Amino acid sequence: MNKKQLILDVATGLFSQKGFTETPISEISKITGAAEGTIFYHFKTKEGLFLAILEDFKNSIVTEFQRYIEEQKFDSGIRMMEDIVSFYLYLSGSMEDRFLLLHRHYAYDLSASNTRCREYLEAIYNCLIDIFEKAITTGQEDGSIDRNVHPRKTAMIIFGMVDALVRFNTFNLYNAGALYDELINSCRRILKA
Amino acid sequence: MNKKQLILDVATGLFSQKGFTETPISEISKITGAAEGTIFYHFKTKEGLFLAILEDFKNSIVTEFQRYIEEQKFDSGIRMMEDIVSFYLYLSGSMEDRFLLLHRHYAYDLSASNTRCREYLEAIYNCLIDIFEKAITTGQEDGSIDRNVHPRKTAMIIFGMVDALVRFNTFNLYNAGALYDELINSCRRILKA
DNA sequence: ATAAAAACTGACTGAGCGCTCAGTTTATAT
DNA sequence: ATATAAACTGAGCGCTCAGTCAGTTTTTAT
Repeated sequence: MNKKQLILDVATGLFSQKGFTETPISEISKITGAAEGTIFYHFKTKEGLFLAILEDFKNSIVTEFQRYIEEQKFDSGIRMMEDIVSFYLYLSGSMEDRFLLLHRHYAYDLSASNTRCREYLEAIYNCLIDIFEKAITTGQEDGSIDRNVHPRKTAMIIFGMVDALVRFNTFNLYNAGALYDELINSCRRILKA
Repeated sequence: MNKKQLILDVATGLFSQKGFTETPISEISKITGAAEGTIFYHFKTKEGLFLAILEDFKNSIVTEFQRYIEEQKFDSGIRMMEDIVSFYLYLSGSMEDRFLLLHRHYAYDLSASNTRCREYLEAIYNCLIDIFEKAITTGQEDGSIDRNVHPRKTAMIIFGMVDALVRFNTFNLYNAGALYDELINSCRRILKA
């Protein structure tokens, strides 16, 4: 059993559920069974621990989407978009706490003063939006998506729309699952040739 | 000069910009010139101060939108929707820090254990989504909006889409102003009869 | 002018925090 | 078996924080 990894996993859960500032190292120590000193031995500072988590998440996101794109076969750009929306919703469920972490403000506040943090965030968002954009350009080539929409900008709009649903869910304000059909429908309408 | 109001204003700015936990009472005290004891005299606890801010925000939002709806004249449901989207973007600019506060997680975390907090949040979101929904039903009556879209659900989708733009802005990830045209366009496409 | 109430003050408290470090245990190499 | 390095420990340090309280100043009412 790798103690460093255990600390990372537990910290991910706590930072996501309670927030970074609201999670004391002592709690991570208690749950993992590792002494507080051990946590600082592996990750220098609390901020360093956070960055390690964010780096892991960035790598996971990039890897997951690359594999998905390589394995999947799409018969049209519009179908690709629908599949990617579904995959994003699926991922946000299977990596729920890390998406929650991404939706909290700490990372953005930190990125103002920490270059590494900013790089990770940009890598994550670029990866996500690139894929939405790729679906649009593909669709514009095969004729399944309107050529008048701006690929990058519309990719951002749709990404924002999908991500808002994920946020609704984590905020427990609404059951976003009930909005799935409406989401796909809106997507089609925005893009249809 | 009302010291209680001054404390409220300064705290709003600090909680928005830095976050609730990251803002010590001592800083509010220093900036306002009020002693720390004075802050606790007016607002019992730090959490109480936060709730007072949220209550004010709820009242502002409700008042602003009511006045807007009453004063404005719309020649169709679809135009009403476009106007409301614009107004929402305008409001999020003129009440920037309070929208930032709404986008931070503290309020949602607190609402899990504090009924008043939860009520304020629900009031805010219901107010916002109700107005988007009203535009849709109006449009469906006058024929400017497709009758097949589900009013409430689509209102939530569009609200999420618009709010995502505001979030892009505050996160400084992208200049959301450049997305305005694309946003209105997407809106029209989702709703067009 | 006087009394009562409301507003305000800041030194103080006790708890909790991130982090250090001198020392111990465990793993690895020869 | 021995030496070296890596992993781990937890008591303790210095500091910050939310909240208190006994006392002072200001406002309001009569």
